[in-house]
Amino acid sequence: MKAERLRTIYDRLLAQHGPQGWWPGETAFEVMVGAILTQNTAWSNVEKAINNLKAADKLSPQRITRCRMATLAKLLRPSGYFNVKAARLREFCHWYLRQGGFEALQRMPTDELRSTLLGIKGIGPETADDMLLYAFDRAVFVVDAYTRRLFSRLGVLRGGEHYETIRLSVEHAMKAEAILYNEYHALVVVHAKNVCKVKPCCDDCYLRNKCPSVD
DNA sequence: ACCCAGGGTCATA
DNA sequence: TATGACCATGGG
Repeated sequence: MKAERLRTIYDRLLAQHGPQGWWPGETAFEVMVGAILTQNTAWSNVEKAINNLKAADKLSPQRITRCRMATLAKLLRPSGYFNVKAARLREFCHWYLRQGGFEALQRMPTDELRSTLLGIKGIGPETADDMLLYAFDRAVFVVDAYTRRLFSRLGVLRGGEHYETIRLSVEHAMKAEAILYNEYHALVVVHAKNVCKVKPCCDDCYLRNKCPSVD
């Protein structure tokens, strides 16, 4: 994977969409909650669930661990998979408090923090990396379905590579530009919503709002 | 009426 | 290692 190619794609995405300033969320804890709730779910639905938590004054690890499962599930309802996510959120909050809160976690080295996050049931590689990058400000490149699709269509990936393979490959190629991982992932996601999803037709196709061969 | 969305777990071969 | 079932709402 070539650094220059990755950089070129980044530059064009930035030129087209502008700086995104992710993650949407007022606190680090809210970012982490969002990362769990957005698993295979549209962000608009996650916002509703987070608003429910705020309105019920439950958006804190203490409140969530003390909340009944049925109550929590009801608040999470708009984000889908509400029973699963209620359990995952509680599990995460127990761990968070047990570790001594954000300040204590922020002192951990990235590799250690990553493996302990992955040890929590319901937190897989993408959710962990969302948290590391956007809540803990660590230099981690987040791989999601959009990243795979875009990079595959642009020929940067062949398709079928494993999560870690892609992440380490990008991180190795763009090691000197770790500061860009934050904007890069945000741009890939935002781009995916505005782009032609029909089929790859040219090198530029998936870096434009409209596909010239389809439109 | 379908399709999919900023995934992850678990059972099975 | 690698598929497949399952979880579930809301918008296009």
